[in-house]
Amino acid sequence: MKMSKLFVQTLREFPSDAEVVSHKMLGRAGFIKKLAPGVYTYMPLMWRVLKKVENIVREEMDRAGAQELLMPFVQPKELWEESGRWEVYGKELMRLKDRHDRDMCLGPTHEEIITAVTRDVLKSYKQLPVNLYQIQSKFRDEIRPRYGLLRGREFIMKDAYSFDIDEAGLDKEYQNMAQAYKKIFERCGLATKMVQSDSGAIGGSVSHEFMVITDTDAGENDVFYCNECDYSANSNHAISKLPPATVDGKEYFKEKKILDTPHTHSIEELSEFLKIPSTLILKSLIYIIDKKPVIALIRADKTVEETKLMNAAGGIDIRIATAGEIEELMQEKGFTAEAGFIGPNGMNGIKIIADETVYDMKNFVVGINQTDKHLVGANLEDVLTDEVIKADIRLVEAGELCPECGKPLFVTKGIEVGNIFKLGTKYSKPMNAVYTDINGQTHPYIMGCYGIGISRTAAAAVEAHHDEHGIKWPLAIAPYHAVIVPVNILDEQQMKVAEKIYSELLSAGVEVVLDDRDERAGVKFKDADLIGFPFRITAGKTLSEGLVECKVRATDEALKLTPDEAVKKIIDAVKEL
RNA sequence: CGGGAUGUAGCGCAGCUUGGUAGCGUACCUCGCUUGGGACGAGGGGGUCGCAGGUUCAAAUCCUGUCAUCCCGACCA
Repeated sequence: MKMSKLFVQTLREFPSDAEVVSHKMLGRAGFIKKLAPGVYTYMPLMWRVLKKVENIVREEMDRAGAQELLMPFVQPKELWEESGRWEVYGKELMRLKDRHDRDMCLGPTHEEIITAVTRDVLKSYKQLPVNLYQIQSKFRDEIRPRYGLLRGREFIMKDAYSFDIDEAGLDKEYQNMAQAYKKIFERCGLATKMVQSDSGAIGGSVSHEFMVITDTDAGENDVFYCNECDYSANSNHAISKLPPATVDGKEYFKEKKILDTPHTHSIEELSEFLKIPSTLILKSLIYIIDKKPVIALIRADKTVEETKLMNAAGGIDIRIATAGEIEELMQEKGFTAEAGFIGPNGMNGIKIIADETVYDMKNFVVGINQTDKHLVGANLEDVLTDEVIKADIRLVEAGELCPECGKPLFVTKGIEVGNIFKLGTKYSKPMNAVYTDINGQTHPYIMGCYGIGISRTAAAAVEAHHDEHGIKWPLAIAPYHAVIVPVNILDEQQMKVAEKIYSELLSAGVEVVLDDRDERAGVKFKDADLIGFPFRITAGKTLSEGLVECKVRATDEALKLTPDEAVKKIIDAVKEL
């Protein structure tokens, strides 16, 4: 490819709306062009990168025994009603009507479709196991798309679905996929951590995420991990052992009584007013889960993890209650308390979920739904009834102890580039997708699903590999392997050498760009760095010694080589892929 | 959905307070000069100032509405 013909425009400045490195770099270097929030055109350079990521994914999936197919992007409502997700999925599901007023949606994921496809084909245990995958655009109408390709609304995803006759088969395939994923990300030049996670709206029991660890905002997930053993988990799923704490208030409270605690709206104010550690306060929070109020109880120095709470309540949507909703609920139950004085007592008919931390507490402080008052010296029997659900709904904090080995946990940010789920019969059962076993009995398939964000993986690679001058693409997914820069295109010798190297590389199958633009060297070097070609060969002043410069973008290493040596170096590097 | 901000040339921005012929940088075109880290000079093309109303002799500028985009928040009572 001649640079003069390459469809790309690099910018002198970063796009003003970009926040994170990958968005800034990909925008400035002309890889992507925004059409609408979270919707981008992949320009030729980007598309080359994406195709490379896709092909690595394809090769490893095929090698792992999966088969590629392609399912529709526009999907009918009926299938989503079968699985029950038409109601459940919420606004993230982009819905539309066709000309006959039929409800359709844009595919955010394909469990329904693949289940509908396989149930007509996979009838016998003899046909199982099967793993099917596709690579295509998905659409999820995110509340707030941002960070460029890291959280787009339209994005490219590889989604795979496995079908087995039993849990053992699923376990095996799950491991198989985990291995394939490890290989895929390694080949893409990305170091990933496989962490335990919540299975979210997709559903199912066990799941893991593949995280690219980053210390920037681009990592939207908190990952807790142990340095002593291999425990690691997304914050929405992490568990921990707690260090010892003061949880018995007998030194502070001789007896159970109601105390005036004026203006103690926050835990901080309350613990200061009573001169007690916050570990002696039982915090009561009101959430709205699937449109119904739920009370969450937790030791006040700890934070509720909403996903855990939602799961404990068996819900699929959660948010904290508004002041207005709290007031409404209080009125309904005959109280007048403001937020800050809420407690579980008298909340009949409301689902109450208590964190495990609550069960260790003695002689503690709790709200009793009266403004400016708290009950002190209280015990479990004063606040908990049989109805209360005990669950771990606590957000882990760094410094708490590893659930497996007891050593301190650390936290870091991660970009989720892949995930694997054990679905079990979550879709096969409601959608009546069954096979017949050796005894003639029918059973729902045991399913798994496995996703990789293709476009997000490419963006994550930029997050992981760049410097202040631009992108440092890993060779395996770079849009081109190399660029050749004749410093002055009017210099016949330089052009002759450059063109010779160009044609030799081309015929060896190297993807190479010849920067034949009538620009000064600085412009070409800046663009080469920005775009991130792994190798740059410069034909310039060193030609007087019969040498060219070969610069390695990843390391900034610059070698003076003969043209033949430079060609060989690049061909060898590409061969190793 | 709540809060804040911004919409002016492909990109980045000024002008708006105090209404009076739309500017700068970059990018693009032409010529000259230059050629190892985003040179320089001269000339040139490109904008219904987000959209719709209103006020006014006159609106990018003031008023009303609307649409869009970005950021923060959606949380620990």
